Amino acid sequence: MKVSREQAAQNRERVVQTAATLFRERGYSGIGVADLMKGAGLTHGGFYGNFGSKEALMAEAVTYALDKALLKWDKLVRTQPDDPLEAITAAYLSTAHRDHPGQGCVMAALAPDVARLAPAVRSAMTDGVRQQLDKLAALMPPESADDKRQAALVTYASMVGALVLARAVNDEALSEELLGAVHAALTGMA
Amino acid sequence: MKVSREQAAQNRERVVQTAATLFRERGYSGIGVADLMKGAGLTHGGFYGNFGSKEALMAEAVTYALDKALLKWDKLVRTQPDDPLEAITAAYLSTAHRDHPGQGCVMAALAPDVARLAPAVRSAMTDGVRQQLDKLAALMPPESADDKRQAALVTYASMVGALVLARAVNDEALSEELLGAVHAALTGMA
DNA sequence: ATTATCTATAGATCTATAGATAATGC
DNA sequence: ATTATCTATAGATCTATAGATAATGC
Repeated sequence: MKVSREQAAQNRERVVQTAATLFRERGYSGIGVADLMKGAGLTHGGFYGNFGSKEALMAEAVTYALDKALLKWDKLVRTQPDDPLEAITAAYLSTAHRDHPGQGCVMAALAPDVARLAPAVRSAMTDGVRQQLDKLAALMPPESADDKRQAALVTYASMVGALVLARAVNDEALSEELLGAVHAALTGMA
Repeated sequence: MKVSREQAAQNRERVVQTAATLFRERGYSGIGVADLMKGAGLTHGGFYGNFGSKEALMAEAVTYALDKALLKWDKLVRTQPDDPLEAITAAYLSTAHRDHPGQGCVMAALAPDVARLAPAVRSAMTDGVRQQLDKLAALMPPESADDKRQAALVTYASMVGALVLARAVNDEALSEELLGAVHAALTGMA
């Protein structure tokens, strides 16, 4: 039953990783502690030895997913160095991203849930928003340096809004229209 | 125990109205049938005489809230006929709206939940998105008529995204920065 | 000896249903 | 007689805890 200290650390990491996926797929209240542990190949009894509460796990899962997202953005930028902003917006506003919330943007999948949760979770989310805004601002065209921040805020909001709506809507054409319109608008900005 | 036919219809309406508020405040999985009925002053046993399921009530609540939102937009337009778009964006991106999700935009409060629910709910949401997009497009400056639709899509996405993020974030300054930046950008578009 | 994980369970809450009750509406 | 609402409950699931088990690490 007991495992090595190293194995235990891996198990804990796997719970966070599983939670990051399942929370995004089903929402905070849509998945229980027992199923989260099962998803990581463990029984639910061990949960409270590793996490203080379900909300504490949520905070870690949010941070985990945001860190991964930043790494992915860096990778996209390196892949398309001549137009890094286009690389990010194209990936973000793709149907592939829309159809795989479990691996996608935490804000688009969980922001309304986070808004109702405790400060620890909201702070994790706030840190992520700040980091992504900084990253976006750095990629903005340098014409009016003061407006980089402004441009990043508007870009980010429109990306998140388009994805959120594209997922909720029942009509494929309308869904793609939302993604495409924002993509075109952001491309036109540069 | 029994009430008049008219009273019963009023009770049913009150359940839908209560649900529209409580779902937006707590999320679809964050409030149960018993509490929804209690909120309308009834006991939970009577629920399934009026609604086929919790999801069926959600579909009606979404439609109810969207109809109310459209009426509110019309009112805002009449209040400020010289710049109707500004009237809508200012109200939508206000801290008052941010702080009262129970009476606010359904998309911003429930879109991720709706994305996970049955077609009936998603269709109700889709209809609402379509109607609000049409209303926005009609208010766009007439310079390039073909681009009204495009402008409406981008405007709507950025509004929803800004509100969603402003609510999730733990920092008042950042929250207002998000609302303000999008408001400024949309004002600048005209 | 320590401890990571397990089984088992408490106590609350969830959706949904069954059947009783009592006022309406024919 | 019909029916809107009530009480009561089934059966599942939820978060959290207690104590047993068995392998690790001193």
